[in-house]
Amino acid sequence: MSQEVFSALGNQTRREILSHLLTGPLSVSALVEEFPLSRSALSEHLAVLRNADLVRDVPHGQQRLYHLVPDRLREIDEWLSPFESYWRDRLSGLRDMRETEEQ
Amino acid sequence: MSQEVFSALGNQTRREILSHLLTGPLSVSALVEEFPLSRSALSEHLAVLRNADLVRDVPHGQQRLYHLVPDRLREIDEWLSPFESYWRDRLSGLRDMRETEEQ
DNA sequence: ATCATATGACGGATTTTTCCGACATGTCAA
DNA sequence: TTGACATGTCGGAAAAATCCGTCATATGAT
Repeated sequence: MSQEVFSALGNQTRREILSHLLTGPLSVSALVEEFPLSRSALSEHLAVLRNADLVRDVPHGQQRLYHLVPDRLREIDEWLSPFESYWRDRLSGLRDMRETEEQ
Repeated sequence: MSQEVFSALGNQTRREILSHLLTGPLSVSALVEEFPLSRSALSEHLAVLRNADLVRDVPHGQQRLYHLVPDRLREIDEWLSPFESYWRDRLSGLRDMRETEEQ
């Protein structure tokens, strides 16, 4: 399900691509200048992100502008939420558990 | 920095391990029954999670109980936060942008 | 039509991940 | 001590990811 989203985010370069897109849509050639990578390598990273629907591209003249699809990252947030409850419960009640757990 | 956390979460089996640990600490032998994997494969997944400090293990008799280190997942949350702002801004103001972006 | 530019996709090499069986260590019980 | 059990680690095989150069396609300019 969200397997693709998580594994896409498992790569440093792809996370940086997403961060760059925070400032607005960017073309492939604009992005490639930010990385010590060939254009084809970057193009494949974009394909992974596209496949996970984390980005989409819009034709713009003879280039393609990539932009974020922010909703996808909500999946991460949703997966995270049971853990957030976990650590909230942890901090509120059971401080004495800690001393025994940390050696 | 949090590279290890993200790439640890890039694997389905490791995410499931974390989910199982939500119910409480578990031994390796208890965990291995939940997966179609050899014990050594699972042990290596646990090593990756341990290395990312997403879990810790406590000796308990002749077994080791693995438990979550919830704080680590906050790093994901923090990385996500600029994107949350992004999509919040998106939804609030610029609905007319949408029509041009989605083809 | 022709040429330059921007990009995606392919083929193949290298590296990394994932997995397993086997071995080593450490704990508990008899 | 000896034996059973739980676990970590190692060596190596198989699979997947990453990267590059090259080719194919599409758009825009001349």
